[in-house]
Amino acid sequence: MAAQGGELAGPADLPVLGQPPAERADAARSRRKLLAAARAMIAEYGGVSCLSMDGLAARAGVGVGTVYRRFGDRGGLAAALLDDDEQTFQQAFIFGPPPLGPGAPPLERARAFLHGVLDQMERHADLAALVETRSPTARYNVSAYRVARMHLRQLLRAADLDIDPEYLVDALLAMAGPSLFIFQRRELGLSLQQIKAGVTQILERLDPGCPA
Amino acid sequence: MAAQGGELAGPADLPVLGQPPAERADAARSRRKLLAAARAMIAEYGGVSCLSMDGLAARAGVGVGTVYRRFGDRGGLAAALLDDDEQTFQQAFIFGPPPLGPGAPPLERARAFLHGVLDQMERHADLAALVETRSPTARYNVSAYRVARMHLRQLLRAADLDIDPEYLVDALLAMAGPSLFIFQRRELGLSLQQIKAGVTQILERLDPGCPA
DNA sequence: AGACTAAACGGAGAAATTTCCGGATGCAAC
DNA sequence: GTTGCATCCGGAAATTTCTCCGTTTAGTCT
Repeated sequence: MAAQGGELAGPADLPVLGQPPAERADAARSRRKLLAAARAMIAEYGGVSCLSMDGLAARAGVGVGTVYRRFGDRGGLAAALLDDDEQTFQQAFIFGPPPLGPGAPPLERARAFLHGVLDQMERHADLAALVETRSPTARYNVSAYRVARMHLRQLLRAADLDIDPEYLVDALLAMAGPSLFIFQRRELGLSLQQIKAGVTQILERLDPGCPA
Repeated sequence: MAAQGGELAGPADLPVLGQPPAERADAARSRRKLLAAARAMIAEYGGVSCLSMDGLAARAGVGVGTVYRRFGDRGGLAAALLDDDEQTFQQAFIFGPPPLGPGAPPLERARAFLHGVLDQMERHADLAALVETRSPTARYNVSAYRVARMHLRQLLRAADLDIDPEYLVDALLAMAGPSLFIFQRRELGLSLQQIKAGVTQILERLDPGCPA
């Protein structure tokens, strides 16, 4: 529900069985208007806290109901806004050059991946935090998290640690979660590098290949 | 601001310099009324989602303004409700018997401590999640987190791992955060034991003393 | 007791979120 | 083109969160 990725759908006249029947033209238009307006508002204000569903509707020139139909709620709006950048990142860790993409040893890729997630946070921590206001588990149900989870779990399996990847994957991603990131960055005063170094240290320690 | 721990203050006629000048009698009364009413509402409804500041005020027979004066916002109310149990837990890991209390080796205490945090989550995950609705970093500014953080960091220092305790402490606590816990428990279907086992595995792996 | 002061109280009301549904509109089938 | 229908739109209204400020009250000092 969070991200319907309208742009990626095939030609509208060739509906795929079992798929939602393609977005209607007027719906797509108001989606674009809304996302553009939202980005403009964030850019102008310089922050995410100015994003009210009310104000967004007014700014985009649509009714409030439309905003809610599109995004469900504030969290859904934030998730939709995040989608763009996420897709670039996803391309990078699936098809891009090593160490992020294929070619490097799994644990090295995992490290690069987590650093990548932290880079995402550096850019969009507030938006990511906004997603979590929907419900405690909203973060885990966004498609970006699902993809990230699957990818990292695969790497951990390949690394053949003696730790259950099924558990470890979420534990590692929790270290790169938005709220912790904001706390470390803005209240603890850590630099992005320091945070990355922390993750690296832990990851190295988990590798049975090089126990100090 | 979150937890003023009124019960613990000394005699009201002996104000301590530099401290907030002790809670007034009427304030204490309405605080008790509010906390009792809140607990009653949660118990009756069987969940935390029925807790509206409006409804609570009505139920406790005070004005809305009073609720906000006491707790600041929904998150503050949740933090206040959590305080009781936290204090029992704090007693246990500071003064209680090993392995939670003093006497066991530091890493063993750290493990017991994290298991204890998870036990807290098992009981109060929803309330803990509610705290986070205040702001992304609300969790980290609640006194319970501060105490937990200080304690665990001390243990990690004593354990003398080759990982910066300053970073590791928050990383470990992130694995026991409310939103991840709710996700693992209710959507992934993990048992409390499974989650504890995951934490144990990671902690063991971090110990340079016993590299597989 | 009487008066003074700082704190607490209450509830109206501003602001935001979210729901709801009658009406409009795109889209496909004929 | 027009018919049928699923979808979308709009904005009023219900709900909830939170603020503000005039009034009341507890605690203290004389």
